Amino acid sequence: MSMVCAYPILEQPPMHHWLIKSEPDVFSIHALARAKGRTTSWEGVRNYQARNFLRAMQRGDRCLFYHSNAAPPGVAGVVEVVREAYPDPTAWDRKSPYHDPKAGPDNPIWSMVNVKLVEIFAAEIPLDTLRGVKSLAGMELLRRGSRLSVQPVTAAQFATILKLAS
DNA sequence: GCCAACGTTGGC
DNA sequence: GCCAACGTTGGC
Repeated sequence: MSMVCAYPILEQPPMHHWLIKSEPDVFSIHALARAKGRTTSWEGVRNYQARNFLRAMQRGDRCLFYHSNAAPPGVAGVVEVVREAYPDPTAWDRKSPYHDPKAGPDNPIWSMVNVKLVEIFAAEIPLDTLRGVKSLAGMELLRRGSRLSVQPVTAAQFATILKLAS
């Protein structure tokens, strides 16, 4: 007799999708592949809007890993949120490039999540390619002057980019 | 290296 | 609360 789940899981929180940027010279998706557990803390976000998006992330959410300041810039793969937002201790580390004199253990100000590698695309999808895809026209990434390093992506945009990568 | 666009700071 | 000055981001 096979076990049938009588109560299919219908109450999962809605899955959200995101895009997170990293300069590959600082931390690339390949560095993530070499990291312990293929997992890293996503420290160093120092913009309030980006921080608030970090805080909205839920375990299991998927993020596009974007290489900024690269030649060419583009989406390099996918990661998954494995730990939800918690204080970013680099903010009160005087030796950290992300040091913020206003922050301290009693006033963390900044948050980070942990992400785990899901997939490195066989070929990065260059920014230029994304600009040519009509259905992605509304992406925050493509907006003129956009600099947000953590940004939401719609499920449709996410699916479109996965398809481009396949 | 350039520079446009943006966010933050701080004088007023 | 305004806004000029400044520092940063990130494409090119």
